[in-house]
Amino acid sequence: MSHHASTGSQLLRIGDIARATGKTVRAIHLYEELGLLKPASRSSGGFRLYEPSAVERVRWIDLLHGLGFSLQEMREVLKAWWGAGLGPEAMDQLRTLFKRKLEDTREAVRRHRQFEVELQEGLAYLETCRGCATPQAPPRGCVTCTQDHGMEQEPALLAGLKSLPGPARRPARSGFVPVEDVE
Amino acid sequence: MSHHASTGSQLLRIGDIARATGKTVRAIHLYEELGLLKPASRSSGGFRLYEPSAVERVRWIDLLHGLGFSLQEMREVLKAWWGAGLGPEAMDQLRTLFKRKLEDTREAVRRHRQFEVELQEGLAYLETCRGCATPQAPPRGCVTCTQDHGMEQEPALLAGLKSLPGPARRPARSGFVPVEDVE
DNA sequence: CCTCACCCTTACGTAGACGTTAGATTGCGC
DNA sequence: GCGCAATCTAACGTCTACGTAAGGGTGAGG
Repeated sequence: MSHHASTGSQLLRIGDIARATGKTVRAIHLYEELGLLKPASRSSGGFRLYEPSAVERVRWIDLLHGLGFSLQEMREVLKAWWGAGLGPEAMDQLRTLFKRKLEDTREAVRRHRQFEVELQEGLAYLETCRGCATPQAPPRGCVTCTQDHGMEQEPALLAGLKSLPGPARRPARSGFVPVEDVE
Repeated sequence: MSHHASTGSQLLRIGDIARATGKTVRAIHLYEELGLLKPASRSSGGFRLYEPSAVERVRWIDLLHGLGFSLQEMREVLKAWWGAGLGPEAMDQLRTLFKRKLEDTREAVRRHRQFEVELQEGLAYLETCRGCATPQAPPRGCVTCTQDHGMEQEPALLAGLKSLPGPARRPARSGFVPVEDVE
């Protein structure tokens, strides 16, 4: 229980940060290159030494990154926070940024919810396909029974699948090829 | 009214598809390279000629793309649809794919809604900053008055901003530099 | 026949967020 | 003082969804 986690002062080395956050060393290097993170100091040999709060920082980066912020945008946030004299001007910039992101986020939620609906419809449609392969119907599959799935119209997600290229240059597994493909 | 839209047969040229879908010619080329789209034929000179349904196809691609599908994933969808003998097996693959995407989507919605909340909290916090720059308080800005914003705890979005690097090597606009930065 | 917009292929460029060597140090247990 | 993991810097590789020439055919109106 003595040989790990950079035993010593309370300063952490880059590997500790990496383990604590799930990020790679390279990623943390990158964050530093972009000005998102800076080691509190360096060891005499040049090793980066971070205070524990750096872990928080990286988690913050991860949070924002997972939510559509680019690293550049995070730079903007930091610039807004520390720039402009730390005054009300900076706060205004942040508010603007946040409001913009709030719009983006709401839009994203709308789109994803819509997508959720589409997916459910698609799945419902595919459920009705189960019966298509019963002995009563020829095993040609679901493609041929598109008119009577008991749904008024095809889900948007399946609408693009009709009349298709198929896997490039795959003659349709029946052995013959449509004339215009022969050449 | 006679000299546009590739007058002639009902086959469309690539530019028509592009105009009809808002995509660029290059993009459509790419979709073909990836096996997502194939011209019905070629003109004697080599021009791609599409049937009108290709427009539907491209719109479908656009829809899925706008919702987190990568072009590769669309390939998988097409492969699942046309591969596996077009039978129930293919439908199973599609169902699996859709279910996975449904999970992803729901997760995305959760995360974005959470983010929405965070942003709102962040904005609320920043609102309380307005008063920080009044003549009663020194114009040092909001950073120094972090303890009394009337909120129990800081919004997560602002939690990563404390104890920071600041814009790389920018001495803090007052003309002097902290000792450890002088070197 | 001419022209000029449209199209062809080939191939390199871009941006974001790292991954991946590679060669050279450092640091800590033993 | 050895050894080996951890770190260093520098720089090129990767994946995605195209953008952007470069250099040269095509085709339909005039």
